[in-house]
Amino acid sequence: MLTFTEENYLKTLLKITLDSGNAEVGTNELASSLDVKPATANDMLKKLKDKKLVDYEKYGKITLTKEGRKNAMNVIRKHRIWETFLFEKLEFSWDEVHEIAEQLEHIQSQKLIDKLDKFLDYPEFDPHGDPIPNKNGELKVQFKKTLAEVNVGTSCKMIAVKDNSTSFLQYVVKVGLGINNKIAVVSKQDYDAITVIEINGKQSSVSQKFAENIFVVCNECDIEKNCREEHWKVK
Amino acid sequence: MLTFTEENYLKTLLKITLDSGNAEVGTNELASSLDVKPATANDMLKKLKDKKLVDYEKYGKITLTKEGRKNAMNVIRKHRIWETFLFEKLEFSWDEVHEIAEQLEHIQSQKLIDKLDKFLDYPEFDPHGDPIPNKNGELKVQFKKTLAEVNVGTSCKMIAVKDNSTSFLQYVVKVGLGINNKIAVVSKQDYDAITVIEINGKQSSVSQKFAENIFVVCNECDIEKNCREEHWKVK
DNA sequence: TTTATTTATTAGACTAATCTAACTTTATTA
DNA sequence: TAATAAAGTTAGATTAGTCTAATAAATAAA
Repeated sequence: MLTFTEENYLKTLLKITLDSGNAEVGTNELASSLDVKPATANDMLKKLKDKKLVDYEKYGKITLTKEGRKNAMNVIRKHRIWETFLFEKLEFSWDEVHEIAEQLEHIQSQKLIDKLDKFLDYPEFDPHGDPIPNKNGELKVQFKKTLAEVNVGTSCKMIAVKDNSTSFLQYVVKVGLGINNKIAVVSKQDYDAITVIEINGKQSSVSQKFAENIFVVCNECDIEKNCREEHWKVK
Repeated sequence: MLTFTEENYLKTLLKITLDSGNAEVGTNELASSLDVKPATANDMLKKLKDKKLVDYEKYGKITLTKEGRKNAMNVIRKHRIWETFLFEKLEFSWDEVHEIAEQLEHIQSQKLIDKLDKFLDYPEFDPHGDPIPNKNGELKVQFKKTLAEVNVGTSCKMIAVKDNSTSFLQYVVKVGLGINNKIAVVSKQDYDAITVIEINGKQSSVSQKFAENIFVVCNECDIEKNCREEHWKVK
């Protein structure tokens, strides 16, 4: 049985690797992501290594073991199922669910999550558009790019957000954006990459940082990269 | 903000006083109820006293302050609302809900409990028949006695259980009992108080210990004690 | 009322998770 | 390649919550 804290370390390790596409994580990166000092993270890594949840050598990079990854994936699964419950059944807004799910994800009961999953009719995505891992810890990963990568003059569909913070999500709503909205990229400044987008006929200017935190799919890219039939893969 | 552990101490203090009707609690009693050693409970009592959550003098009895009671009542409220959710929406059996609610009761979010309460349509009782405190920490207390106190030859209605343990609840189900069932007390042994009861025409023999853990109301006693119109009071 | 028993408290130690400050290794760059 | 910067580690301290063993106070019994 893992502690609350151990679960958070494993979850964070997995999130970093999923978000960056990079399997290697460093102590400082992990520490800052968890909002602790590197010394603290270092101590915990030794403990997780003893428990065979991470592979780790002094001054080396950190990777999850199969067992560590399974545990981490389960925490993410619980987090996303709880977020879906809060959003769909209790009518929380999508910017409120993350914080509460950070607590609920640590409740220990496999049966609870199974029943909740059934109650929600086996959702595939959480309110932010992130896929929910299945019971075996497998994650469907949609072929996607960020809004910042979309060519001017083309359009795309928003499928998820990268940043789950309240302030970002509230800003997204203010711009008139939501999951499954069609976005046209009208123009982009060369100087600072400020981008003009159009949603439902309404134009807005968004920053580079903003655009990098919106995940989209666009037909052109899928065709180019021949991803039509294999839109999804299991990570 | 209280820790998980502090909340458990306060909740347990309140539960002991509510169950015994006695406002005074001792260190050993508290410790054994929490499954810790008296020395541990003693340390925590000093801390709770510093935080003005309990009134306590060396070698004296322990009572909750107004603030301590408010917090304790809130934990009980959350516990019972979560139990109701698990039972009514997720179809857990009544002997499974307690253990999971022990974890869920510590989730920190007032808004979550308010929304859950609304989602359940403001329930008044949990699956074990215990009343759910309101937002102000007020508890409706039903006039009740235990099955052990019911006179032979009379009948009563089960309204709640005292012991919430899985083993007891499973035994209750086995006997054919449930909330709101009518129970006729057929006979009682003088020697060991073994009692024969009848539920829906089926007779069973139950022990003194069993009978002491079933809460009932019976019309005779209410009339005698003149409790007809004041069936409920706020504790 | 003195003794025995129960109840409560203190002192000292342990574990988990964190910190600061000093030090070591690895990576970068001039 | 040698100096500098960045990343990672260690040692020692702290807090919360727990324990055991010894001691003290209150209560019950002889």
